[in-house]
Amino acid sequence: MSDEQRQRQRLDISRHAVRLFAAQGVAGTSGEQIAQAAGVSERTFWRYFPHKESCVEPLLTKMVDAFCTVLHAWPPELELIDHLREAYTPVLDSSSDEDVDAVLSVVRLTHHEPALRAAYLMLRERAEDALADVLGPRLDLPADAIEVRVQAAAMSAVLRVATDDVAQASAEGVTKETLEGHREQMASAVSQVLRGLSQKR
Amino acid sequence: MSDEQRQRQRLDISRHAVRLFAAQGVAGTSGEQIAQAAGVSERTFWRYFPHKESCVEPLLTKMVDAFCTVLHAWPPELELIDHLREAYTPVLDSSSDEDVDAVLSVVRLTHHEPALRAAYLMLRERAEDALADVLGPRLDLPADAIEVRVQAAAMSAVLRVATDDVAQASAEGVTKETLEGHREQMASAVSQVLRGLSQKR
DNA sequence: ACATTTAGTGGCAGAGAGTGCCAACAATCG
DNA sequence: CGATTGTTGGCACTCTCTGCCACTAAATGT
Repeated sequence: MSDEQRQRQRLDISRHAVRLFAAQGVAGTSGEQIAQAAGVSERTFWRYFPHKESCVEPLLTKMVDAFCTVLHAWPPELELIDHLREAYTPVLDSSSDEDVDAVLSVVRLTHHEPALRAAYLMLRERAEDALADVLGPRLDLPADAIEVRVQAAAMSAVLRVATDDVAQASAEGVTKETLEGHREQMASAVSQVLRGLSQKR
Repeated sequence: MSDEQRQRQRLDISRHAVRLFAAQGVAGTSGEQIAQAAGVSERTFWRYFPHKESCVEPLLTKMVDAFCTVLHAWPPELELIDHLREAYTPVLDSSSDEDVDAVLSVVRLTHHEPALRAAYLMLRERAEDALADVLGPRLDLPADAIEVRVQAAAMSAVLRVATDDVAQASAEGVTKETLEGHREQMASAVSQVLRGLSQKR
């Protein structure tokens, strides 16, 4: 089976799992239930996901990847805040509303479900490497230099806070304003720490 | 049983667990083994620790608490970097060498043991609140203001990178220089992001 | 067209994680 | 001393997750 097919399958199961998690909690949802909802055997389910909580991974990864794509397209001459304002909206528009809802609901879930929070934090830490790949060249340093890793970590952390904030704000349905608020939240949070960065250059 | 006694018991079990984790890996260490090593029944062990990975919590918490104590004693007139240089060394000296070793070995372990990494990240996120309590007054803002949370998150993230770095560096035994390097690593990392902070004031 | 390899799937059994329940035991208090 | 309260350990049980194998289907060779 192709890698791409496998990813699609995982994403599909992920959507079912998240819906069940939101409805009954993580502890109240068994692997068997998720498998049944997704239409695969329990054995196959456990092959796709090593732990129950990692069911949220595909959906969240999709969000993180989208952001990383925008980030990679950041032209050198532009301020990051301006680039985000310009390039981030179309990305959000292009993904399906259901998935945006699902992602935000997962982020909200993580505040009451420690296991999901842990999975979320692990995922974000993996995303730091991608961030370092972008920031490294900007600082004329290798991506694994300590200064780069520090900047990437700081930026990732403020993005997490901004994301938590907007997820909380969008508890009652997602509006266009909420998402624009998200973009601005991120932009301003980033600019807050990037003062250190611009001085460093 | 007093709360303090319970904490001591947890810490004791924690030390045994960490030793076993380092020797055989997390997956290779059963709850029964830890319980036996610590001299309690398996049932009691599971009462003290809801998950196997949370065994690392007491030791790590001790480290985080020590840092938070130093942070709370940060006088308003001093730069943070100077305060750390001045007040952090005695704290490290006062804790037992075994525990310092154990903590560093846990941090190193987290790089190969995802479950421990997740526990570690969760712990650090809890510590962000303590950080916000210190930073809030400095910015003349409530501790739950978004700007404060952003700063706390950024600072916590850079401290994590610095800690990972020193843990890696101290793989072959801990020297006095390693620890001083740690303090300087932290100080410089913090000052790197705090430029944003000082401009904000 | 047919045999063979290859890869994914599901079922089953089992180890280990973690919980509920109860009996035993110790400490505390009247 | 008896009653109460809180901690412990043992037992049985559920659920998570894995190893193993048989089954199916697609791809490949001849």
